Amino acid sequence: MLNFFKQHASLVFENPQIVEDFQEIMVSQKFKKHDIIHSSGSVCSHFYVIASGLARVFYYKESKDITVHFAAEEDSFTAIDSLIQRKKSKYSIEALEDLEVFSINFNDLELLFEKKPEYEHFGRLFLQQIYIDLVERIDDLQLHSTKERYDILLTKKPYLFKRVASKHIASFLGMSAETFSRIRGK
Amino acid sequence: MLNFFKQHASLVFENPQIVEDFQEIMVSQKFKKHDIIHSSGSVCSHFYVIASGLARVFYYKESKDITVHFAAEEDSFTAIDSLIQRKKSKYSIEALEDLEVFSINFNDLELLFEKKPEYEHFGRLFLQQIYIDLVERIDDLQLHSTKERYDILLTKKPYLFKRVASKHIASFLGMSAETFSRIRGK
DNA sequence: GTGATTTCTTGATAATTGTCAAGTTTTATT
DNA sequence: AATAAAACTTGACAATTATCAAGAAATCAC
Repeated sequence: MLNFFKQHASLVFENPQIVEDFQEIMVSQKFKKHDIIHSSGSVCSHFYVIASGLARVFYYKESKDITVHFAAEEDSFTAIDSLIQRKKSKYSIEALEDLEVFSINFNDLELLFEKKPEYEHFGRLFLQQIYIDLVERIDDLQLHSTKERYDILLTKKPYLFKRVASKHIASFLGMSAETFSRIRGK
Repeated sequence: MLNFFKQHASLVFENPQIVEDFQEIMVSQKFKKHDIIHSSGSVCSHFYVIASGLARVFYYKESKDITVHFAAEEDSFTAIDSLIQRKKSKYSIEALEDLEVFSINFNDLELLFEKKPEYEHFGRLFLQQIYIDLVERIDDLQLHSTKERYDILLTKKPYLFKRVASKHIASFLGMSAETFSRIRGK
């Protein structure tokens, strides 16, 4: 868990009090493989950090199942549209492996921010980081062939190719399962 | 300018002091059409809000000129990779019309945040908003045909089609200029 | 305003990728 | 371990989109 903070904000280590404050609003939870952690159409009020396991965020477009995010150890996930805009989410979230997570209720987080405004800094740094991640993802999608997209992801997150069903990676990369299979087979 | 704040955080109106503090670090600047506001390869340390005019953020991929962001009145722009990560940017920024902007030095902004940590809240809300914008953009790109992408943008930002050269919109939508032209001609 | 440059359009063709279908392999259940 | 279900692979074909090329239209510079 410490790694998660380390990843996103070195400030944590300058003040162990911060870790304590955050741990106070974090709840440890477990899910089984294939469990649905969040269902589309409902409001998601939690933010999750993974201790172990792997999850995906996805939605349906014209009955096709599209993965938009993978999260493994130390990564975070949530139904981001719902969490930020406080509306029903278009996304669902599924455990792809048995999962141990730390769950943070967004209201608790906002209360903490109100009580200790200096922690907003952490929230901002975190958002800056995931914003950059998203910018990269757009670049990857906007201008690369299927083969290039495959290779980029293989370089960035090789473990996905061992731990996740191909069809989910294919949809994440915006290509058909057949095209994915042909690329993999060289 | 007030509209920019209104767009991103209603909190501003609960406390006019905030506007004042921000205005203290904002500098008014003008650019001529075709001016390069920022060149790739250099570090960008400013964040811009447009009072009037239109700009684009772009980069070169294999000698092709790819637009990744348009900004018009009340919108903001910067070389986001550079600003957040403090490294040389891959992006350049061009004025597509005569431009009046408010420019904020990122260091000044961070100093303001240090002096008044409660303003981090504003930074976080702003990032949340542009994060959601980006999520939508990925959805638009990942799973829509050229025609659909054209229609989505036409609905969301019709003014671009009147004010911006087609080739820039085409690259922004991830399609060739010829395909763009054929879709437009119905 | 005239010529030069850039942008846009249109056609022909080629390349990429998706869809459908059938068979194979892998995984899950009992 | 046997069976059922799900996931993956492969081929044939179709659809989409890019590329190249050439001409038309629009914009820019003097």
